[in-house]
Amino acid sequence: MFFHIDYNSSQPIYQQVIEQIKLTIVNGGLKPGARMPSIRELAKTLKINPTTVAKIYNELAHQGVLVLRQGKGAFVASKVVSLASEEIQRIVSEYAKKMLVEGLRFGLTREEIDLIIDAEYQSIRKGEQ
Amino acid sequence: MFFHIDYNSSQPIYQQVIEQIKLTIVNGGLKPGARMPSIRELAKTLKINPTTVAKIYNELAHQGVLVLRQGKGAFVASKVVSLASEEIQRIVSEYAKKMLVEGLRFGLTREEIDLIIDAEYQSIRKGEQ
DNA sequence: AAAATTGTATTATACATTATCATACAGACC
DNA sequence: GGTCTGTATGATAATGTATAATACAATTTT
Repeated sequence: MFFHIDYNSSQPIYQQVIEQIKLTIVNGGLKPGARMPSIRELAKTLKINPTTVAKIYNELAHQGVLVLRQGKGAFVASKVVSLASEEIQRIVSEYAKKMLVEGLRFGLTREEIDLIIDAEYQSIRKGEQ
Repeated sequence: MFFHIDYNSSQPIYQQVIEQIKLTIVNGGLKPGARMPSIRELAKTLKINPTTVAKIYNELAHQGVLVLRQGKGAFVASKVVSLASEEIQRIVSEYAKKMLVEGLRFGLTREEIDLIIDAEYQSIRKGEQ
């Protein structure tokens, strides 16, 4: 599979892969119901330990992104997680806050930040078929 | 000073405080040139180790947010850090990406995400005098 | 039925990160 | 000189991250 690990990153491997799997799902590269590579297979491909992949899959299952079936495999969840809208708002707000604080501290205007968000949005969507 | 530490958070103390200091600067609660509490003083207030506060101040100095003067104290940098706009864009994009992926995976539209950003933006700015 | 493949679980090990604690040094100011 | 600053170091402990070796349980394949 198509994930890339940066060993110089301050982010741990498992977080990098979690993000990339979520991104691939969101941009359409992985469809709901699609089968993921098995734990051992992905571990081999990424040259990391199966225990680490198991941790990744478990965390994603806990977040409702994947569904794990013993003996069968790991699959992209077929429906979107439903949380209380306040909870979703809280999660997204947290990320928005960090983004805004970084942007503003560099002297960017709200509009300039919006342009960056737009570009990133297009970049995510362009992977979509 | 006015920072709050959540010991249940998965984020380490020093990261929490770094974020809160940046936020306070961005929302006008700390003006450029303003004097920060001394390392030992802030450590006492927050009931954390002075070494940890030193780490926080050093990291913020490294990011150009604070200026440290031995014997004098720590001060909010008087001018905004100047980086190449591509570098700034890269940093903000990274945060935007995480925000967008989270929002989209919960089925939010671009517009709904924008509303959340707006609310967060107002919330940051409302602290400003 | 047997073999192979899947997720699940445990234990041991090693290393890095985070945070505390104690102590000392060096610059600035009264 | 005394007291406030930031700076630096070394020791210690707890936690997080990742690897490795096994084994078990459920499912699919042969």
